Amino acid sequence: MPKNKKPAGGRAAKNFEPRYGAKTSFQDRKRRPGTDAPAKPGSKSPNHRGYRAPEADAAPAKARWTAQERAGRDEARGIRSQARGGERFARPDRDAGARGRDDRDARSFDRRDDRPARSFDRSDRPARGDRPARSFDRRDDRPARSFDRRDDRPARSFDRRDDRPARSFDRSDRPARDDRPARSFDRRDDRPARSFDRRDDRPARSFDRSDRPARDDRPARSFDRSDRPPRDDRPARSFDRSDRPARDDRPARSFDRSDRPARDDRPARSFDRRDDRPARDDRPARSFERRDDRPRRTDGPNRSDWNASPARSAEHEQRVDVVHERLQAEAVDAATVAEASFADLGLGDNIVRALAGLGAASPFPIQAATVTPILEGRDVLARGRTGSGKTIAFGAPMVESILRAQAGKKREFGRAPKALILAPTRELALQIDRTVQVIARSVGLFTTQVYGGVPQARQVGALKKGVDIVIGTPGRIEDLLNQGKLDLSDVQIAVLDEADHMCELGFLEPVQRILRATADGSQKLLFSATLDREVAALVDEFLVEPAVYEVAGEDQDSGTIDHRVLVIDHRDKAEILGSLVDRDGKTLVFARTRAYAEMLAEQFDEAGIAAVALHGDLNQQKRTRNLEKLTSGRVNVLVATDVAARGIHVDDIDLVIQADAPDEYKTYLHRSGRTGRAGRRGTVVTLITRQRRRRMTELLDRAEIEAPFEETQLGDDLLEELAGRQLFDVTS
DNA sequence: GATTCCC
Repeated sequence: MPKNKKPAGGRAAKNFEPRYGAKTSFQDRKRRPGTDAPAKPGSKSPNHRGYRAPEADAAPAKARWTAQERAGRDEARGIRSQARGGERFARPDRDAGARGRDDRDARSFDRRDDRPARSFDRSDRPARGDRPARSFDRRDDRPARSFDRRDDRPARSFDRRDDRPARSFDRSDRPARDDRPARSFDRRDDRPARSFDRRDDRPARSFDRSDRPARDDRPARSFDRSDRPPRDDRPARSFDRSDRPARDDRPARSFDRSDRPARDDRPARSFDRRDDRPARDDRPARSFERRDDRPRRTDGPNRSDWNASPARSAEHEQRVDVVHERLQAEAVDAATVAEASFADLGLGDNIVRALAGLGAASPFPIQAATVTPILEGRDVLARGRTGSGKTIAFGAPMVESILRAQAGKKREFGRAPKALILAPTRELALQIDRTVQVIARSVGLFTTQVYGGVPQARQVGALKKGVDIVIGTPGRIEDLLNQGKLDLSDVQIAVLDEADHMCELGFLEPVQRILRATADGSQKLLFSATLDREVAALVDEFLVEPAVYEVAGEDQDSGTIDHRVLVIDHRDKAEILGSLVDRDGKTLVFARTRAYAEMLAEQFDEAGIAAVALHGDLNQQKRTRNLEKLTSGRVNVLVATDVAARGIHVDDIDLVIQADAPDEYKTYLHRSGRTGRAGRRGTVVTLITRQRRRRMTELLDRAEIEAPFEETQLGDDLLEELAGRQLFDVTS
């Protein structure tokens, strides 16, 4: 049932190894790659008709692969190489490391010459099994503008060959080329090195600030997202910190939680804890009469179904409503806290200095709001998009709390972690660690990453030595937990980043099991840009009278993001995409499936536009490396699945293209939130076909985004404008 | 049906 129960290895094999991995020798008998041996007819058994004694030079049945071929096959796992079929094992043009650039260059030049204008035409290539058969059919009669352009762009792809290590034997020989060793993750032992972690790519909050929305112009928002548009997710609106106000006029924390029972006094929460809590209904309206003036989910027509799945039992609906109401009651705006420094909020000097080093000189609203309650030990629900300072909002007070709890005690070797941070993707876990590790190290605490796709050894080694904060993804964490290599029983603070996503099918149960493994009564912090009632399941079980905060956003329209929807003919899609990505700024392209993401990256690359892919069928090294390539600017185009939709933090992406429209408004918001940062202009272009107009309109309504729909043909100036204009906007 | 998430 859960999506996470896919058969092991299923996906890689299914999608990307049809030719080499999935076939049996029978299937492949016609002509093996790398071999000229004809198909072998007849029986191998002397007892059967047609038996033919093996000829001396016939390939032995078993020795199907030479070592070299095997290497090639491994390489094929890297996906891109495999489309070429038997002709070669590794495509030289993508695997420069092994073959040398000359070969590759020559090849690409050839291609330009003999391929008239079919820049994105893959029709001449053997179809890959894994690719959706897309019609590139009519490419030939097209103008292919990309082709023209290629001339003046000396193939940027060449440049980037250098930094691609031989992609084949991925991990072993991977010459630490990028200077960033993949090991980054394992690296815990030598710890301090937070390796690539904090790299400057997090210049940090500089941009963050930009996304900080103004807050009080809005009515206190209910926690329930259903009746309101998730705006925080949008970037940008920001530079207006100016209108950020007003925090003063708010009864700053009037809802002073101080009168609430300190955490310790609270009944131990185990699962029964729910029982000791006052039932929602009979709880006294807490100071927040606010509750009443706020729109209730159920008030508005068409609102109640925002996040609801179409069919929900009345029972469930009821439950959700209750939860919702409760959350609403405690919702306060982040701006309740008047301007205060991090030190004022209770953070120690070392941490304050570390924050300054990260570019966080003074708290952003979400931080100003959440630091104090977190230090008080309260459970917190907070909505604030990545980049609004969320990571520091939970990271800094978490470190401070651990420090206080350990005051006077010596850090023991082999100590169990005191805090846990869960993220939905490995990349996000890495990114969080880049920030949290800096803060933790400033006071002598250690963090370690625990996520899949890399060998366990280093992670386990680090845990054995003893760490204070574990940051990771659910799968590996649960795995180590089950193996007895990770002890969460001493975890006093657990954070769920992208909490709503972590409550989706496939994530929820592992997350619940992990949280149950933390200390009884441990503090829970749920953060997300689109926090909604989807977290109800966790709130019910694990949170006690949570404080709810959010960073109010401006209207969707007021941001620095220009949203455009291009209504296109499906047959033009490949070329339109090609012409859109043929530009100078950083471009992030979202595709619905891994195979399509891979295919698009390859297509762009072959058209002379250096591009890499990011999706779950790549090994972790490639994932990390490809993302880093975009961050560092070695490549300007990244084609990703929704693995990159949330949390990925590259500050200067100025164009987000949705090659496939998202199905959910939340996805739209998260994807588009990858651009428009740092006060820059950003554009989000979504390609749809005519049939999808209605669905798209509805989705944009839910997201409260206004975007013109424009019928677009292949040679339209609009495409030039969308691709080219970015350049001027950014540089101006 | 797709996307994350242990080997």
